[in-house]
Amino acid sequence: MSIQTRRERERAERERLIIAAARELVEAEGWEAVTTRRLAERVEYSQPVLYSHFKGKDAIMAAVAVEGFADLAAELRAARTAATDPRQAVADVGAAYAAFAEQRPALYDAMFTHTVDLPFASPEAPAALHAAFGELREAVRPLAGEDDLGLLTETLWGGLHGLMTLMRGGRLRHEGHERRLALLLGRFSR
Amino acid sequence: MSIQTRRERERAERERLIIAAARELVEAEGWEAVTTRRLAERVEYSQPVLYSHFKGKDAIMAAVAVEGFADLAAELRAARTAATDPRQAVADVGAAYAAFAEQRPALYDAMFTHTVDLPFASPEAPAALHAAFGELREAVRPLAGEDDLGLLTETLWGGLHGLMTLMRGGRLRHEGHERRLALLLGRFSR
DNA sequence: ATAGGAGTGCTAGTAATGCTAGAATCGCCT
DNA sequence: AGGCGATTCTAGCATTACTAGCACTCCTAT
Repeated sequence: MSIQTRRERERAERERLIIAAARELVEAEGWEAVTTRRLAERVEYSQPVLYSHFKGKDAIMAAVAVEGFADLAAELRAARTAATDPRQAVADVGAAYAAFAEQRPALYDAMFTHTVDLPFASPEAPAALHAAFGELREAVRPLAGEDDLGLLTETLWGGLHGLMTLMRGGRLRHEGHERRLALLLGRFSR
Repeated sequence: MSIQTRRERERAERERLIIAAARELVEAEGWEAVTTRRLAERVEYSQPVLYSHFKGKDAIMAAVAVEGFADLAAELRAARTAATDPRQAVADVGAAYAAFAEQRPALYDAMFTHTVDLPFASPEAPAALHAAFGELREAVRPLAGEDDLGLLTETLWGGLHGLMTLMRGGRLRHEGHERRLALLLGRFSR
């Protein structure tokens, strides 16, 4: 019994090690650098071990993404609770979201761009995801007026996401980024 | 001389054939189905022929994307010129953009998501791209007020792009799509 | 007409990918 | 100590984008 639990503990630890290694690798060099071979080498196990923990590469990306959601939720929360008035809160949370996307592009892609086998728009979605969305929603709430809060939050989210991904993909110049952000947030603050 | 021109003509025709085949394939089965082998088989040439026309797969995607921009520009133009008042024009152009993204998802991805070796946010960008953006800009112009027209257009574009990509990636439910679109366009119509 | 030659396209192969079957090894219990 | 089960590794598969170098074709010049 005790041996069993020890093994489970070691196994869980190794799983965390794999996720951590994947995250380090991807944040340093992007997703195309995260191959099963390189990842296996990093954790000092052979490739098949990865498949005893995860169904495939997509599942590893999903696990990394979930960690990302937790980080994002924390950063959004910090921005929201630090703000004094509602308008400032939306602006700060929006800016925090943008900063996250800019500073952790590969992580952001796993969370919001890549097709990854995670439930998203449903109650089964990871708690961290709901937490992150919740932060955005609470920031929007005071300014929603008679609009549906959930839909309005999703719309703002879409705006932020679009601006960041277009910029990262080279479709928008970095120049003007702050002003676009201000325009978007301004439209959601009256 | 005449032989030379005939060869050039044949060559250009074959290039168009490759692009058309790539587009058919991708619209039917998505980008992961567009492999150099399958594409070569479709055009009834060997793989190396593809590389005598294009630097690599990315360049083929770029060529397909350029065709997509032309299509998008045409559809946006039709929506804009059919509308009677400015508010309706923005709403219709926005809806046309969303419809394009929804009906040609793979094409849309090549244009706006995949990293592809094309100049985007610069004068060297393909004319079709400028045309498409121009349609959006002309729709926004009457409602820009004292905001910078270019930046405001980019911001609306970001909003549309974000909503569509989040929905396509499973991050947003299809349910509520129309209302989110209305919320976004509403915020840009006053 | 025919030999030569330029250029065009194909065959065959490389390195790398995600993933897996089956062998080998390790560690626990009797 | 011996043997059994679970665990991990070696080796390989099929597929990817891309390329080197041969072979053929078709035009040109004698």
